[in-house]
Amino acid sequence: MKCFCKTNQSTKQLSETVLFLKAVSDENRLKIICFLNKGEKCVCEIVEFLELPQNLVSHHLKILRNQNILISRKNGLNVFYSINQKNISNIINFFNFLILKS
Amino acid sequence: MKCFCKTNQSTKQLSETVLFLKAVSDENRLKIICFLNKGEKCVCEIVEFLELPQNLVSHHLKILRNQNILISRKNGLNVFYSINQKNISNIINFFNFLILKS
DNA sequence: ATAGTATATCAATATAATTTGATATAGTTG
DNA sequence: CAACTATATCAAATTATATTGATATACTAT
Repeated sequence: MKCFCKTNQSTKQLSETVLFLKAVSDENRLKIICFLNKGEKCVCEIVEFLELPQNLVSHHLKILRNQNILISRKNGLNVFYSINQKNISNIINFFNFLILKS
Repeated sequence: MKCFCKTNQSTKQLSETVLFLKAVSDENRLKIICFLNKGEKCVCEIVEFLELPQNLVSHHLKILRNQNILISRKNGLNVFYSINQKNISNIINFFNFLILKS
């Protein structure tokens, strides 16, 4: 593995990696990822699943969207979220590894 | 991927996964992992590499040790830390993926 | 034994993240 | 257009995490 040394480039990579990992290292956001792994859902369904206030769910979705983990699609009043399949299989494999570990 | 539903077992798995991800989603701790990827190092070498106070480094090492990401070995006054190779290749692959993404 | 070195722990502070409450925006329906 | 619904945003409060400063522990050497 490349080492995060003290060059400008790797410093940037390091902070991007941290942002990505922080995005997935939250209980509610992991639940969202798992829920969406079943397929696209609209925000109201995610709210119902998590049993959390709508504005809080919206906040967590934004963090996952910012990290390109989720993509969103608007249809009338509803916004549908789904897992960004581009490159996401690695993340899924990693989670599988984590889950199997315990 | 298995979904973190509302059973007791998967709730436990979820919080364990979160603890693991929180452990690696920190800039200084990622630097430690990368540094140790070159091989076993003693605490004083890690302190020198990170340019952080010794007690802070000790704190970060403890978090990584608690998650079985690192193992430690005492030799006289020194404590040597290294990556726990058991299962760790998955983590390395994941980090490689993250680094390549950007 | 005494002094010195490396590492760990503890309490206090600073900083960052999550959550809550209130409100705004955008689309829909009558 | 007025009322309604779904989602997003913003500021404030709460909670978690990182950092600092002081000190303890464990080992070594004189």
